[in-house]
Amino acid sequence: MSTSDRLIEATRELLWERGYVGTSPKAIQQHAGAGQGSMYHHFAGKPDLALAAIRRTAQELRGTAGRVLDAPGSAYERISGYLLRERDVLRGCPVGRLTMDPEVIASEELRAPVEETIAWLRGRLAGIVQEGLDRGEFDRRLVPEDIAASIVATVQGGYVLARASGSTEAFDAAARGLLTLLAPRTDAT
Amino acid sequence: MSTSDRLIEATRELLWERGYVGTSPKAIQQHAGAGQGSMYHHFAGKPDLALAAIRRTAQELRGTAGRVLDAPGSAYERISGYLLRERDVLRGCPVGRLTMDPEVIASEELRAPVEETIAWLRGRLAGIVQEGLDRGEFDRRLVPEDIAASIVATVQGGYVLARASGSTEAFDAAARGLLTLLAPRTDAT
DNA sequence: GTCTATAGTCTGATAGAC
DNA sequence: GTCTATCAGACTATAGAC
Repeated sequence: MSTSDRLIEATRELLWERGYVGTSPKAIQQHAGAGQGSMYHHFAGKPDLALAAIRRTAQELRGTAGRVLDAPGSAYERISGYLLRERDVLRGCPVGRLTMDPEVIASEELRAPVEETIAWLRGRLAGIVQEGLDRGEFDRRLVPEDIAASIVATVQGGYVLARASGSTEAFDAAARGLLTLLAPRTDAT
Repeated sequence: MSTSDRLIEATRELLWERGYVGTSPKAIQQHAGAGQGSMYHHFAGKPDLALAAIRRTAQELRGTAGRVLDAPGSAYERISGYLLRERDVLRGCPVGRLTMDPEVIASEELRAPVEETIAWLRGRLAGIVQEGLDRGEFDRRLVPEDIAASIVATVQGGYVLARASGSTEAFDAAARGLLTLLAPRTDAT
């Protein structure tokens, strides 16, 4: 792995763990095993390096989520697969986490890949919900875009609950709750 | 307002805006209009001051949420009231936000009020869902604790979506989506 | 490409005068 | 109680040698 790659990977780790504000160039250099000069040779500074790291993380997330969402099965099964997929729950979402960083949100450039990733995810899920509606799988009243937002929010918020309690249990509970609400009706009351 | 109070209030604002890692004693002093000596006279240091600020914020949140949850009406109406209550959506949750702060999570003391507040909220909502079940308002299959986790997660995640897109629309979509799923059935398909 | 040197500013805190 | 002085170390970067 090249020095440039090691710097990006180290930045990805630190951004996930500590956010942009909490990540210093010095810490990045130490994690990457690179010197100061090396880092400033490859990147213009902390924002430039962070941008490269965020873009890579966003791309990776699209890949991972995309594979789960492209899986075969009913709409419910694919949503269930997304909600229940293996995650590093207590570490949170490496993309969503950045929305709580004031300097990421303040920067047009740094926020863009975050915004695009979340928008992409909402769009993909809305498409799946629509398919479910078309197949008569769901209650006709469901609005695909709204349900998609609820699904993504449940995941993002599940991380918050899990980290607050120090246990993954809360994430699982939130996912189960949403899936119960979404479950195809058997008309048994 | 006493100097001590002003220091706590300034810290609350900054913790909400920038998190613990992003908030420096100097910034707190400037916001509070207090000198260094003044701050260190009233508080042992940054962690001590942050603890006082977090406790006050947590208490306030319990008050605000409690009033909404105690409102009259059906279970669905009270949950709806909670989800749709006025919020400073783009600022996020002053308590939930702290879960993304590595130093808050690493500190037993700082995390405690965050954990307790979220746990309290989940408990209150679970109670309301249980009431709804008892009254036949909801599908019998709903598990109160799971639905409560989904509700809190939707709110916390709604903030993430809103901040990612720079608009409150996403929060509202997520809330609407969950309410549609939760809506008492009219048995119309 | 990588290294060391240097620099101005901020961080988080202590000491002691008023 | 509040203020100023002081401090060691970190932050973010630039300069220039190798």
